[in-house]
Amino acid sequence: MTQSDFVELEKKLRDAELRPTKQRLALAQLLYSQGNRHITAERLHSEAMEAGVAISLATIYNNLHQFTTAGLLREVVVDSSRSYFDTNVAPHHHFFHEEQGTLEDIAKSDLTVANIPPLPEGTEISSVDVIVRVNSPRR
Amino acid sequence: MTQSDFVELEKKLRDAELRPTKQRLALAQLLYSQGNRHITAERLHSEAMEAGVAISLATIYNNLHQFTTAGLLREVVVDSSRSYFDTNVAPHHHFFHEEQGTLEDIAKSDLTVANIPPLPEGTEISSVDVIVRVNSPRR
DNA sequence: TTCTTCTTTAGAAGAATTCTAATCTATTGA
DNA sequence: TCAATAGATTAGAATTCTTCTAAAGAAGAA
Ligand SMILES: [Mn+2]
Ligand SMILES: [Mn+2]
Ligand SMILES: [Zn+2]
Ligand SMILES: [Zn+2]
Repeated sequence: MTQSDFVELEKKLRDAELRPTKQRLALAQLLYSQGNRHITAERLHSEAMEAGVAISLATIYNNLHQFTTAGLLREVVVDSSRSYFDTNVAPHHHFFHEEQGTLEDIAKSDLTVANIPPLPEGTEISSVDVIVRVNSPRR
Repeated sequence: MTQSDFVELEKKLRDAELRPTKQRLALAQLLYSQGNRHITAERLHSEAMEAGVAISLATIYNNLHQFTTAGLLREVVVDSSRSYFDTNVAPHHHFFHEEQGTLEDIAKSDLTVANIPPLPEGTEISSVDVIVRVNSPRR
């Protein structure tokens, strides 16, 4: 991590009113210095271990939620058995590889959702999530 | 339950090669004799209890999965903390009321999904799921 | 019937996530 | 610079949802 990366990540945390602790900076680096990512808590924990940063799983969860609340992450619900966190917080959609359990972005502008019927009385849209589930056919 | 309902549900189970046991018939009745439903395991268990049918939770889960495998139900993933099962197995989409945790169908023909980008190499579509998350704004 | 296969079940086990409460660290401001 | 304070981290326990185990029961075949 270069000095300027560090400063940038630190600013990102401060702007979100999160103290730039050693653990948060390590997580921010894993999350934000290699393009958009879709990651589970367990996986992020493993990566932190591999990177030589000891962080408890509780801290991983605490921070994933705090980052999400701060708008630095969003949660993508695709699998009922585990949570995925997405570093791309702009509205967009996903391909989900059912066998591998991996996500791939679909830009909002690349896919059209039209003719949403009238919303249930008294409600407003929070988000529109499209998941295109794909698999590799055994041929 | 009338005699003809019973016969109909029994046929539904037999056609799926599932023995029409007391428990399965009770579940089938709860699931299929009141229009399309979206229900969790716990809720179905409660309803069975209320209806005076003693069924273990293991049996509820066993059957929800067997029904799903047989194409009598489908699972809808909207909430990472619990699984919803849908009696409407035709392709369609959903409104999800975030506060109440309830689902409402959107007919496939009512909503347009277009311009899905080229699929990742070597994959084919398994399903396209649209979830319109709504909430009741505090005003 | 009788045999076989499937089903149900209580309770244990598993997996993901959250909680508790003690310890530690970053920030603040005298 | 250095308390004082608010916030953060952590180990391990607890919780919740779900699955597994293995024994007992019920359904279908002949
Ligand atoms: Mn869970
Ligand atoms: Mn499941
Ligand atoms: Zn994404
Ligand atoms: Zn539905």
